[in-house]
Amino acid sequence: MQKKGEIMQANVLESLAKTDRPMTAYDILAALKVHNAKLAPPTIYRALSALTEQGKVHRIESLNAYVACQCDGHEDIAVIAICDDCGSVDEQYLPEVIDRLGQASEKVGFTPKRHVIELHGSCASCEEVSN
Amino acid sequence: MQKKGEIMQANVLESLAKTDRPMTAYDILAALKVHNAKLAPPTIYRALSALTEQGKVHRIESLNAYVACQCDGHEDIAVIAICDDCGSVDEQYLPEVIDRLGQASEKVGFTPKRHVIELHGSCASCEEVSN
DNA sequence: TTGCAGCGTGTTATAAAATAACAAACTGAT
DNA sequence: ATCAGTTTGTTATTTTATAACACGCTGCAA
Repeated sequence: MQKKGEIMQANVLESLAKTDRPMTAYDILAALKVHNAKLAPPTIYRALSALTEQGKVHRIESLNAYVACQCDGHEDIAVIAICDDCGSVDEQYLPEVIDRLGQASEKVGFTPKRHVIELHGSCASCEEVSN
Repeated sequence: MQKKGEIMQANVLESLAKTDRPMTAYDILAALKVHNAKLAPPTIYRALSALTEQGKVHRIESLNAYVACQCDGHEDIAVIAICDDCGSVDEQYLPEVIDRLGQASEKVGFTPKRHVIELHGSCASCEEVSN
């Protein structure tokens, strides 16, 4: 049987996975409160940090929001592309970019441990519309 | 004579420039309140957005904090390296990295307009200490 | 089977970050 | 001198996140 903690994590992940739009912790809270009126913020944040550590969820720092990992969770560093028009989010994995960042860091003696790479702009379909 | 708005911006920038550590809006507020007890958050946030638009201040999304631009303000995209041990922040300008991100974006039809690139880790001196 | 350790959750409260909305004061131009 | 435009002040509120501790379940060991 599933452990209790994993149930909450599964519920949170399911909420996030229903959309490619980022959700804030409070969006998720509202969604899950429908089935559990007593749910409170710490529970959501606890599930989110566990999921983030597992690589199943990405936190988008520039939106204070979260998205499910499109690849079902892995260890690589994601480049996040956020469409500011429609709100959709896309992941890319660009090892050469990470390598270059690593090289440049090394030159100045910096040792990177966590990468936050978020691009804001327009996705293909929104850019099309505006032309 | 200076315009009024510019005075507030200069005060905020001066606070930030005194350190290479990031300051939150409320840190700046506290610092400036010493000389002006009535100062309130909106005034600080207004100055910060003006300074950010001018490129004189960078917002660090992953810390909800701000640093003065080390190069005294320009238009290029900064890569920010944050030492999680001592809190110091360093900027780098890496056009090849930005180019690569641009190329990869183009491939998926994404048009980037704002880049958030923040590396967390250890700076040279902190890394040394831990060895 | 009882008791207890460990863990996840519930609950309350609060902290921290940001903004909305409108009033008041200043600036510069006419 | 007045008025339009802009900056700042002020109050209140919203949004995001966490601290602190109580409660209750689960599984193991005595």
